[in-house]
Amino acid sequence: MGCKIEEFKQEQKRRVRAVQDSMDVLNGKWKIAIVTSICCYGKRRFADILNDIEVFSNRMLSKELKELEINHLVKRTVLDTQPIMVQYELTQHGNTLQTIISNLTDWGIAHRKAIFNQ
Amino acid sequence: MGCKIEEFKQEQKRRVRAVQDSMDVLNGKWKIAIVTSICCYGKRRFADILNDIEVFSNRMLSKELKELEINHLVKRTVLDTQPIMVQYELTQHGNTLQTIISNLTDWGIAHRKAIFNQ
DNA sequence: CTGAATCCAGATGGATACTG
DNA sequence: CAGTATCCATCTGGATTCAG
Repeated sequence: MGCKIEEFKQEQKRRVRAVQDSMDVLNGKWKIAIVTSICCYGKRRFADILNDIEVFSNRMLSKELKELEINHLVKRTVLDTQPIMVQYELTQHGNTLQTIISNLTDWGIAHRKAIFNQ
Repeated sequence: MGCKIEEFKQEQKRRVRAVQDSMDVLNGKWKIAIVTSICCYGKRRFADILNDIEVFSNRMLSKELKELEINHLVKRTVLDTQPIMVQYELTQHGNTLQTIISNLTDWGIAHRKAIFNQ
């Protein structure tokens, strides 16, 4: 019996860890906006993304893009132009983010309603 | 035409904001673990939650619970015992978190696979 | 154009001690 | 038991400047 409870706790831990993984990927003030920007246009350059999102710095964009790349969600391509341009697009795996973002959007809308209408 | 693009951009902004709302609610290292703990048992006391989650302080638990309460996700009940005990449970709205957490769990598991198996 | 480097203020969160 | 208060180290992220 105690063993079952232990198994249950382990399973819970695994699940909490999985959610944390998702949150880690999506965290950072700007990640979702960045993904949305890239996703809208299919391919998007550094300066374009910077323009799509108001009030944020290239330092942050650089950092967040790097994290997205490490997580294999975004593919980075250097274009052979002068000066150099860099193009970002979602990987196949990155595209699966759309579902989760859509879920979060729906919940966010419902949440706002629940808070202000009750 | 320019107008349609403007509308599109506005809609995008609304959607990004909705996701951010969700993220705000779920953010903080411990919120998901707390919700999971309460959700597992239906009702849960302060000290119990503190015990369910390893390595974190009552200061944080207090803070996160307060935020969850402000967002109407958790209901706080003071029990008339000596010494006082406090019980936390999910509200009806709080229960809708289960779906979103489940989605995030699934994506987290898939993400881990995608990163390590490719 | 695409970043990296530096500086710096403010937020975050752990440890500890204390209160009703 | 259920928090609150304080101290303090670390992290975060904006502004600005510089480089390939």
